[in-house]
Amino acid sequence: MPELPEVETVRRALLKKLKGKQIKEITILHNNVFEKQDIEKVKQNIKNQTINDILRRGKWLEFVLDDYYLLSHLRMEGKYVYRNINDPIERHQLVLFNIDNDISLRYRDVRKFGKMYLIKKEDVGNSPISKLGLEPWDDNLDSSYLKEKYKRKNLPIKTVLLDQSIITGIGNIYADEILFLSKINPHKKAKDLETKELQSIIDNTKQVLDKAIDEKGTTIRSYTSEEGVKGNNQNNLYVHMREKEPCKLCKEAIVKEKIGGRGSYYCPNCQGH
DNA sequence: CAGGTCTCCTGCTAGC
DNA sequence: TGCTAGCAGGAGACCT
Repeated sequence: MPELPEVETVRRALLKKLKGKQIKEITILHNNVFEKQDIEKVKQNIKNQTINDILRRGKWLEFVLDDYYLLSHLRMEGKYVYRNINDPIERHQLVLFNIDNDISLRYRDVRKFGKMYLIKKEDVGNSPISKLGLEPWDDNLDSSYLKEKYKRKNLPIKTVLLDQSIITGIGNIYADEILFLSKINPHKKAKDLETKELQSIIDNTKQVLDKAIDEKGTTIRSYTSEEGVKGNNQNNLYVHMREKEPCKLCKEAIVKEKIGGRGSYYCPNCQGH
């Protein structure tokens, strides 16, 4: 499940291959990817647009075209692969991009959860990325920002860390890791966190995500940044997917519980009960 | 506004 | 061993 570090790794790989190239044509095999949009218009509007840059906002990829942004969210299983133009369409390939009449860039998504939006540059204020909160490295992300955002949040901090409108890019894996390093119990209500705990969350968010980017992402089930390329960060996980295994710091067994509907892992000793 | 529940989708797996 | 019901999960829609 791609979170910020995985999306960043994908972004860098795509940019290397596609920067400056032109989308000649798009084939949309599953309309739901472009939900709430006029498919015929998308096909027309994307024609002959150049990929000038590829940016990232939270877990969103942002292809900077001439007149449009193509926003792409991979959700659980989305990935991009390269084929030759006339290669047969394979199972789970939902969108095909003809790049320079040379490369067939294909969006593959087993669960069909991923979304794309082709939006005019001036309409970015009404797009999904306009609702995102701060990037983890944003100078405005400090304990007073979190205090303000959390003050009416009566939900477990585990749940609130996944709220993309506050800090963007954190998903289920890294939320567990951030709370472990911060020595905060995932059940603790966000509004009850003290200033130094908020600061710890900020510091550890940056540390965990930086490390994961260095490692080119965490491959647990299916994530690959490019076809056949796995990440290495799964070896650095302290708690996520380590149920009943000994805590790397205190040897206590790691616990798994459902919090806010998400599988959550923590050390009951290091992070309290 | 805050928060709970449902939905999407398919591969995987626990349990019989 | 083989089958199937149910789970997993990011984020938006909808409801209270």
